[in-house]
Amino acid sequence: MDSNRKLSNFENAVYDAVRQIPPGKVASYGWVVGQIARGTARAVGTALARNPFAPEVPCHRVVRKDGSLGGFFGETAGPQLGRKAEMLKCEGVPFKTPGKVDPNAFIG
DNA sequence: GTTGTGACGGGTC
DNA sequence: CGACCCGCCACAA
Repeated sequence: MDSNRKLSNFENAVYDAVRQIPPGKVASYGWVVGQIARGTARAVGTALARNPFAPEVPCHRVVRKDGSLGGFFGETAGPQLGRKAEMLKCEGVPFKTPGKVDPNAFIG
């Protein structure tokens, strides 16, 4: 735990909240903000983009409110996005359209 | 201490 | 629907 502690309290809170997301479901950045009740979706994105706890922290289960995947490992577009979609699909996340998850898969 | 950027969100056109 | 603008917080240089 104290191996690489260059992270701030905010980052730690984000990883902790994302880690609570159950498989087959997805949460929006705003949902995470509601769990930690700190910062904004923009800050959560910044934190997950540096997610050093992957894949321990299911950052791929965090998607945009629009249902779009958002990004993956700092890449807002590219083959990694397709990888993210495959993982979610494999976990049982319903997709409304390719590249977009069903709103029913959202928590909250 | 200041500036710029970013895996967002909501509102408006 | 899509495209555009503004506002939000956190982090790195």
